[in-house]
Amino acid sequence: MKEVDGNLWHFRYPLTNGPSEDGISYLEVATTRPETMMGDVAVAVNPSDARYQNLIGQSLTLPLVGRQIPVIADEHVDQDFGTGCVKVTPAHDPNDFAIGQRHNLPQITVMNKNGTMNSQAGSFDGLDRFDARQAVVEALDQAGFLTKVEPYRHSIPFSDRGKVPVEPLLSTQWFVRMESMAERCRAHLSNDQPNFVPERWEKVYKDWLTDIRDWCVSRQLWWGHRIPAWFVISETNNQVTDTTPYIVALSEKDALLKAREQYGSKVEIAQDEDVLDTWFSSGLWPFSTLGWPDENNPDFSRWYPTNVLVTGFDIIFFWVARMTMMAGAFTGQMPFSDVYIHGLVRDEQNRKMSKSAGNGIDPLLLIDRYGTDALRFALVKEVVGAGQDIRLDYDRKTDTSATVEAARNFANKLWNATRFALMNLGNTSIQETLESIDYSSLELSDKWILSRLSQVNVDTAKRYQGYALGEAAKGLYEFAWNDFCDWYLELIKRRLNLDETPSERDLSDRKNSQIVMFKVLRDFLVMIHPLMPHLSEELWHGITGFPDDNVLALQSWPEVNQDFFDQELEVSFSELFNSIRLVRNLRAEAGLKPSQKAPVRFVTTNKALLEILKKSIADVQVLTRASEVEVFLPQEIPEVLNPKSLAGVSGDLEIILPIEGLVDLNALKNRLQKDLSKAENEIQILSNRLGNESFVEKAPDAVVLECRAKLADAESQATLVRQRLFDLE
RNA sequence: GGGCGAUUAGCUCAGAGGUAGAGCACUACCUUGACACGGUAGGAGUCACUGGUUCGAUUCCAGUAUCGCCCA
Repeated sequence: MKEVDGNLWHFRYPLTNGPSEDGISYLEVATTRPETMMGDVAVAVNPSDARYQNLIGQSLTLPLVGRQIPVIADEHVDQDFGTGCVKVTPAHDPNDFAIGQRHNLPQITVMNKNGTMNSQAGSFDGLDRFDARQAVVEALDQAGFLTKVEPYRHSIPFSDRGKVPVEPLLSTQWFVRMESMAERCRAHLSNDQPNFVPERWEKVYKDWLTDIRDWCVSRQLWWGHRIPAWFVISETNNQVTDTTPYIVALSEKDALLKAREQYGSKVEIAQDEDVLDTWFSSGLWPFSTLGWPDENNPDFSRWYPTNVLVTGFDIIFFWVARMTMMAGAFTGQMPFSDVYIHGLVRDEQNRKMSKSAGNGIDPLLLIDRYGTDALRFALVKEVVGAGQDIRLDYDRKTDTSATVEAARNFANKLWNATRFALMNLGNTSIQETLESIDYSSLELSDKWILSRLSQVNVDTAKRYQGYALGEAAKGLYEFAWNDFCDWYLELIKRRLNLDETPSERDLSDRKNSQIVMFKVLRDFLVMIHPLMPHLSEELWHGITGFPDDNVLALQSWPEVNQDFFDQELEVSFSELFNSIRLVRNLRAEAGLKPSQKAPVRFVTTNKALLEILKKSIADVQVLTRASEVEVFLPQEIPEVLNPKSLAGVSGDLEIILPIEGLVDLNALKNRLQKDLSKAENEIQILSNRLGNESFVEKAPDAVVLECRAKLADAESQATLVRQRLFDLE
């Protein structure tokens, strides 16, 4: 379709029997294509249009042609458009064709296939359609039938290739009757076959099947499957006409045999020139690729019906429905159990990429710059739920994409993490990683990462199965970068780098960390393999040392050891990490250089936190660059705290860095003041909520309890901070 | 005209009935023995608008606006 500037020409069509009772002697019609008027067979008005009630059924005389045409009433006429009278040309307009069908009107073709007028056009015979338009307007004008010309902008069908307006023309086409096939699909759909992901697309599919129309499968192209119909042309003077009988058969030979049976031994036959619509052949794809119609073909028996079709929403009825209808008709089954509708990748301005708009983003440019796995991972990570479109950010001047770059950085991170592992694995073998983990001898951090690994394993498997690909990608990304690289690898560096005379215990502890690191990395690579196939394959071979013919792609999903789950430990570790962050934050605010060591003291009444801190002193020392780490219950603090120490409070955890002289007291006060107002603000909000009787009454107990616990935390924090501030004065 | 989707940090987008999250970008510090395609810390949002349901709405419901897509 294309918008063009045209005209709307208004003509008078006179009543054959002279003026009506109310003095009307003609009807006025408007058209953008005057040259079609020679094909007019009626004028239609809306049945409820008061202006023309008396005229329905009357006869008009078609100007220039002289044909008598009726005034008919049709619901589809818009009485507010133009004069409310529509000239009806069934042979040259799809809407008029439909009106013609409803009213049983003749179809008069006034053009040839080359766009010139034919003999039905009378004196305009032989004129090009656009010249005829001018000539018809002039003739009507001279005869006094033209009443008005107004400029009119409208959209008309345009040929993509020929760049000219497309002319609707009657022709004989082959159709496939759809109702029974659609009915079968609707029946399967009521049993959720196929199952659409996301579910909302089922409606699009169902609506199409419900309001089904017969399918025109004729295409006037020189390539494709020829329609298997042969005309018996010897019956009609060796020409194909509307009355030529035809034979449908599998081959020309069969057709000829059949024709001879019916029409005698001297028949001449000719195959229809048209080819089948490509979607007709595509509809056969799910089973024709598996050996059908030989249903004993091993591929067919093994793989049909298939499990999932992955496709875009824009071809749900072009293709998906065609496949289900064909499969239903030919195999009696739906061809796949699930239909996963993915989103479209849009360009940086959220436009659908298309050849005609020329706004495609060349994946090869991105692959050259960032790598195949980076592009693949970037796209999958952007997938939200299912079927949401993805906007790929892209700078056309530099051929760069921040999203794909971030994925490339992740790939680089994995590469380097694996490099680190390879440098530190010693002689650890895959047998050890999979079989010889002595869980009881592991450190807490080992147990923590194994618990995280198990959780990620379960989550990722579930997400893959539910087509939640984006979530799977994000979960794996966070696990690898945050849990494994940022925390676990940092935690085990201390255990991997032993001094010159390590003890037995040190050595076996190092072995444990190597085994756990190997196990986690190996399982992770298996899990991310579908999303980063090349990189994971390479890294997996690197750490396992397996030969090239043993591929990661064929490994089974890593097993989950139920003993590894430890929810309490995960909670403890997140508190531990928060404590470490708080120390780092204090150090940063005090302006301590990373190289400057400082003692750290933790004081808390939180038993679990106290426990984990005590057990992790060596780790905390490394991660906070502490000269020494001590952990106390409040009553255990050995001496009075130097008020000029650096101190911070979070919940009921107090962190003290006794480093007199190095600290800006004003900065410290400001910080504490900020903490205090934050805590007070929280106390305000929480006590307001708890003061609301209906909240306490109606909210779930767990929520109320949580609220009280938070309030208690905030209050103890406020108390501690006030004390600190008091000490400073 | 009918249907569907979107509106949350500067950008691209998650999220869940109980005090807002990520990546990129930004600020400061750090060339520390895997990684500067990096590390640590930090700043940043009236969750489009208006009503309703609820003890409580950014989240659920209805409507409005804007943008986009499909079908006629």
